Amino acid sequence: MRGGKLFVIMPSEKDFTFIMKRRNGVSKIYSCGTLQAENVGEEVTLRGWVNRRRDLGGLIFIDLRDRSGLTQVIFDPQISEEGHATASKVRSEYVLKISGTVRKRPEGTENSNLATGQIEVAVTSIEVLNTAKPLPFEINDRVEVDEMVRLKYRYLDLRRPRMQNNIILRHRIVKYMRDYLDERGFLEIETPIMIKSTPEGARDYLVPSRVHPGEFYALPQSPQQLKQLLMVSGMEKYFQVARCFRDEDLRSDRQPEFTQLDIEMSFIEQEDILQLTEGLYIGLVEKIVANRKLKQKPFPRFTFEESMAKFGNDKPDLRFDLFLTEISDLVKDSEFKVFSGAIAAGGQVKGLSLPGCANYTRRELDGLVEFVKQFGAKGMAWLALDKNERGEFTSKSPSGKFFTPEQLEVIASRFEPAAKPGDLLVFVADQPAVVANALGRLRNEMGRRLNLLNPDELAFAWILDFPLLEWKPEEKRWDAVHHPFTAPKPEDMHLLDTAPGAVRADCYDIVCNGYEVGSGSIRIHRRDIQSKIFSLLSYSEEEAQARFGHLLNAFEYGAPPHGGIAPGVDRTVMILAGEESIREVIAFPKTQSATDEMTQAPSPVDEKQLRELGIALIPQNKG
RNA sequence: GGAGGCGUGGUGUAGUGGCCAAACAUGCAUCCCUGUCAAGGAUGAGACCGCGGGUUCGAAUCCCGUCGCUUCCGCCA
Repeated sequence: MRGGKLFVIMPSEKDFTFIMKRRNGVSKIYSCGTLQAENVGEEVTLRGWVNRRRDLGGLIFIDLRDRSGLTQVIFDPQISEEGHATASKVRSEYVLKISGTVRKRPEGTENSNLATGQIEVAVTSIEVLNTAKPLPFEINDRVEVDEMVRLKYRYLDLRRPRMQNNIILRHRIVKYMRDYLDERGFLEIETPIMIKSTPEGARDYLVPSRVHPGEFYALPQSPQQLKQLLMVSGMEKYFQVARCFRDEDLRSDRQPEFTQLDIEMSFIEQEDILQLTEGLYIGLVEKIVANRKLKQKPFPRFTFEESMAKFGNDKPDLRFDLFLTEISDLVKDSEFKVFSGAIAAGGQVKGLSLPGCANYTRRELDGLVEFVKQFGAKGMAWLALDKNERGEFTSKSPSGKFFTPEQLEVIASRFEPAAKPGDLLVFVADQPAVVANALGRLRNEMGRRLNLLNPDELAFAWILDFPLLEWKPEEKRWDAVHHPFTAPKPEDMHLLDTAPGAVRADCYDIVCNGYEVGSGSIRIHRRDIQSKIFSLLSYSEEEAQARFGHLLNAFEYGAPPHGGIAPGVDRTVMILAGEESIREVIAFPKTQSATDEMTQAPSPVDEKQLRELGIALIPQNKG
């Protein structure tokens, strides 16, 4: 899915008409995409870039481009000898100011591909505002240019229609978010970018202090603690389009700095946040992107457990019906030791039914086995379903001989929808976490490969009831699944001492098309409970005080119950734009190695700067 | 930290051991052209095939290393 054609931005007059009010001598100044048949006869001025020049010798056409679109302007020596002479020297991406008369195009030369295709401007005067060297790549969406070249010349890349659309869409989305929350009584409040480092989770970006040599600020991984403190401040409803920084390795949907719509509310319950957020996303889709369709509203809800069981992960792609199906009970006594052995060892057997894949070649099957092995599965069993003359289920596969036709039929009917001859059943037998990961990945892969997912569809859902804590075997301690300020479910509170791993959190993720779009939780607002969680996370009272003292102290002065959510702005725009990388919706993104090709950041600094900061560099081995 | 893919005129690709002193498209330059709109026609310039080493009589092509971009794993409260 390439190019900016997947979404249609609902038109907003405001974007382009403001400029029309200005006058330039006798002629009105227009944007290039706005002139219509009704303007015929008007004296107008246009400014823009030369998108394309077509020099017919005696007659020159130029498509003049600005943000709003294209207008064909024509240079006729009979109208202006001088203008025609100048136009013959003009090249691609020169910046021009032209004045002339809007006229209807001659019969048969209209261009229906152009919004302004009914008219053209006959130029009486031209001014070259700036020239341009030949460009490193063409300003259009027809070719896929190398990522490094695009990023080095990002200011040119951003001239391409696809990128202009993406940036405009991003603006509209963020504007809608701000308006939506403003209408509901939220205050946009800025929080500091230089804060105290409280390393927990991701690595911090550090900023050295000159005034306090040897000490550092950190850039916020998110404004989490600050927004909670704003709740203690009585702000009640807060939001911020907040930049967040995490020094971790990049992915197509992860940049070292990214933007969240950070939201926090007091005196609310989980349901309030879900309703608020769901309303926001339904509005975004229905009001901003015309040709994307919501698969389902209200959004379906799954518990974490259900999602893991059915989809093998906590961010399911719900655009296609392919479900992980457990058959442990059917095969626990099987002769097939791969199955019965795994169950005896405390594991399980689950499978997927791949429609119409029974004719996969050995080579294709080996490919699937290799695929699941990447994700920890020891192997993959398969049953290629067929029917014999008597109408009985058969399966041509090594493991098929362990199952009678009746058993095959029972297994096949366990799937939803029931597997039929011609389908390929694939199974992984292992510990539940391994089974979920391997089959969950395979599910997504096959959804793509079998063309089961509609790119225009948006399948949002809520994932609820995450566990509060997970056991870190290497560190021999419990760790917060979401973050350490997440409230345990009141009904599970009694398990904190006896079975911490069974405690569920008041925590929720909004997901769409296989991406985690946002996550949030009801927070702890009582000092005693927060201390208890810190101690479960193996922080001493002193450590907790040193790191989070500001929050713990604040909780002693009348902290209201509160909670919030933080949808990812970049991912939201990416999904609504139909793009596959957030780099396509960020004006100046970084490469996978976190460099900026345009400015060459990061870069060495002067010795003097380092000395002022009291920093000495340790020589690196490499290079 | 690890695995895969890619790297050939400005851009996008072809070429996978000799036919390559590298082809095609586009862009660029010069010329012709008054209804084009991814204009058309003619002519021309432009790449030592990411970089370094090796194998070979011979390397864009095979091998090793390295760098860059990218996808993924680890990591991402």
